[in-house]
Amino acid sequence: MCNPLFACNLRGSKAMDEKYFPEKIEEHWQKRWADEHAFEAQEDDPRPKFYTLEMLPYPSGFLHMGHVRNYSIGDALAWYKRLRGFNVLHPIGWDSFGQPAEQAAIKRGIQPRDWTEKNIAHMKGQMQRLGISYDWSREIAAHRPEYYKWDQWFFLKMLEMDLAYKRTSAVNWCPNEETVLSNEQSSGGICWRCGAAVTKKEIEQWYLRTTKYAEELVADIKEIEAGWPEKVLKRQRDWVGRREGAYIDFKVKGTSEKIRVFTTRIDTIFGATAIVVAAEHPVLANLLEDSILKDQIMAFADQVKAARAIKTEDLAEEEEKLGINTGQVAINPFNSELLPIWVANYVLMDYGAGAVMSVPAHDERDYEFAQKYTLAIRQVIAPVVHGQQSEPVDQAPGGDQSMEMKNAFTAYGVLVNSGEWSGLISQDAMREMANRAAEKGFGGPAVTYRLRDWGISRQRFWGAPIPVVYCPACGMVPVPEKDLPVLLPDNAQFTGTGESPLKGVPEFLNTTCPNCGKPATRETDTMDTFVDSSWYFFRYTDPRNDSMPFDRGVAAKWTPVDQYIGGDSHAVMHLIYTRFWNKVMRDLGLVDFNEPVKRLLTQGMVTNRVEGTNEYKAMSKSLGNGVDPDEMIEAFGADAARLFVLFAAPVENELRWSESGIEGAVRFLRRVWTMVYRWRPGYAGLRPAERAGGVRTDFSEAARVLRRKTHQTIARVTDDFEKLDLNTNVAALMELLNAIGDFNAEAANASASDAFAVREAIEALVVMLAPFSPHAAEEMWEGLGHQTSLLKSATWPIADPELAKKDELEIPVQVNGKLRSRVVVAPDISETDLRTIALADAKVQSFIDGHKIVKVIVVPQRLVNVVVK
RNA sequence: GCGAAAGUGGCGGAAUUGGCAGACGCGCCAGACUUAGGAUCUGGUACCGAAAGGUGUGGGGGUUCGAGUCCCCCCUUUCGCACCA
Repeated sequence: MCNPLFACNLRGSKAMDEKYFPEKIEEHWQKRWADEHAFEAQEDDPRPKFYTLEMLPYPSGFLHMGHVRNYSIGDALAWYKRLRGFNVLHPIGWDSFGQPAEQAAIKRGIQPRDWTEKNIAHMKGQMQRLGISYDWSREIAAHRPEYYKWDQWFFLKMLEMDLAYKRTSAVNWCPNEETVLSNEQSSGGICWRCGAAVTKKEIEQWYLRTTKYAEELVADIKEIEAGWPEKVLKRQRDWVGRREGAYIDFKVKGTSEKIRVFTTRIDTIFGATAIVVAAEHPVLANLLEDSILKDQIMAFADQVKAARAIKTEDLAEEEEKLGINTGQVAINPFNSELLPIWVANYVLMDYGAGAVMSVPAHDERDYEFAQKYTLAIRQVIAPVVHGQQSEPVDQAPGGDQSMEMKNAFTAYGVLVNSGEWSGLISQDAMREMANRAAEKGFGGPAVTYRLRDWGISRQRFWGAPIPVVYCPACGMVPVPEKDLPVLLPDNAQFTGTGESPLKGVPEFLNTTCPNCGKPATRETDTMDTFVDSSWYFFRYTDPRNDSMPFDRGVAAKWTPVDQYIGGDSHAVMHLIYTRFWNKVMRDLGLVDFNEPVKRLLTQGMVTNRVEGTNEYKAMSKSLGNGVDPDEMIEAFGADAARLFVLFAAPVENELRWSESGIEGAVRFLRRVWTMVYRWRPGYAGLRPAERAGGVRTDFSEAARVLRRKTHQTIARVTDDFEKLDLNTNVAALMELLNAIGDFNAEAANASASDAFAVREAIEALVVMLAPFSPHAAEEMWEGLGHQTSLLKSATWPIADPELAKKDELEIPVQVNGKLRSRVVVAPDISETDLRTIALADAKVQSFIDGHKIVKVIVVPQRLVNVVVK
């Protein structure tokens, strides 16, 4: 029967099901959230903003578990921040241009647009069944003209800023089908369709000058390093590859030619025994003009180039070093020594200056090369002997040490055999010698970067058309802004062979020159899809703007992104390009900060056991170890799937899929549900006066213990959310549930203070569960008698430190570092009292009996260690 | 080869950053309820030992009253880079 305190009038609360039926409540709340526009962000909301973002998915057609993990993390954060009173922007969209749509067109004759839209519709349904709290009113898709118009707009701006340009470069080419291949399509050096050997072909392509921002891309890392994983930043630093060194110009004897080399070790220049240039080096043609060796050397250079063309990215093992002496000699400007000029395959044209000074004594590659071609090896750096001044041993200049040196000595040291520079240490010599080169005009300090310009041309259909026109009279003419977007045609032929499908659509190809009005043809290259993903999260802030990519002021309210979440496979490309794009937008006056993303979280992979083995590998179709999110939702519910994914491992770790693990998550939700159900009449019946129970003083010991656990849990969960330690967070909620279960009271006859303690615990638990399992949390919140949904009537609970405080402490007592006993004391006990109590403990006594106490270490609130002899 | 990160029960993982190792969950064991249970509930579960006690965070050494945590050497795994002058 009803306890009179908790009158059975439920004050209008909806009857709660006795059992947890995920499919029923999930559908109900998904609809209700949509009807209430619960997750739509308004920029005039006065609360502080929080922008949480998950990486834009490619609409392959099916969500995989990696997505589920990604979105579950982001959604937990979004819910948490909302409940903490933030105005949260949590949008989603589609990276919907790209190769697979075109391959589907080739294989199955379906238009890329239809294939893509169908996939989006399906995946959107899956996301909604997961109940991710996206603001769907801001949804965007890269392949729609309203979006790619602005890709084109940015391209025109970059053209004006001289950040976009065209030059020839090599692409993977299938000679059989006469078509350009992507790296994936040419993997292993053979064409994915016909198996022909892939070659390289030089074609004209569009580039963006990322190198212009190389320095900033490194330097600005300091602005984000607090919020980005170090492993990502390291890869970005390596990608940009900033190196300090010097340029030196070597005159070619008997000509007016100079060969410029870059070196990071100018201190070794007296050890240079050759100049080595890349096969593509332009100086070669002039150098060999009158040489009898010309044909032979050019043949060698061609052979190197050809070998490089065949070499594909995934066969990047080191090749044998090959070279040929040109017969010409260069003059070392530091000592006027004559050095033979070689051509070799290990020198790359597109790094540094395309030529190096070969210092075999102090560079491993040069050493290997010199050994092979019996070039002189001369040591000019000696190790610094620790603790004593090392003696510069000068040997006769030109002395060859090929026999003595078994390895290159690549460390810094002290200069020997280096004329006036001998005796200096490397670091000083590098600086002073570079300055000398600058004074004398044959070089100077220099910085180079590994970063290259970003090639954005794709000879494909399914991308944003590059908005330029080629006119026989006016040349290359940008499409005027007012004529954007340059629309993709509705139909094209997809054969997978021959030229880009756009070339076969006359209505697209043929146009008039914006300049002179005469017939002209359009550029048929489309843009790399990394263009779309470089700025999409700005578009979310102002997704329907039709006069600008986004409004400066509106974007400024939301950006930069507070938390970005995605896989670390994007550590370099996407995340470098988007940083680059941000800097361009800054220079265009669209944003006023240097870095678009404050905090980055890289989630780990989701793996599953490969059937018949004990190995866990990333889920994939080919391995047959994939898990379908829809099946999971059907079997266990979205809430349990999400809860498990967040609980099973720290977000950065690999996540091993486990069917029994997700069953555990369902069990937990059921237990919470049952607990809420059991105490439901109590809550509903409590009068407002009793709800203000914080002032009550009549709590039993057990109730105080429960309240302590409640407030400790609130503090812990809140803290862990800031660190995104979601797995320990779920564990804390489980502990709280266990504590409620341990509390020995029945709803039907509990005292008011007991009921208060339980209600406090359950309400906190339900609210804190919302980020993990929002549907169940909403339903239980309602079941607790609340009239409106969580975001309208709940706030994140606040921990009361007084209530969280323990009223006694169990202090471990060690003897010689070994745990021997525990003593129970008041938390504010003095050090001396704690020491006395510990020493008086009977068990401790038995261990120190007969020994001499050497020392007693007392760590307040923590432990006592008695050291005896 | 170079660089980075990581090695804790049968498994995923905790450990307030130098202070009770193994939270929480999975699995397993026992019991209860049940015609039955792959449901639910209760209890147990690092290892050795009957117990007292001992051992234990990849291996070895060190610092410290005290080490999963700090230092040195080694082993293993994962990831990244791969002629970048």
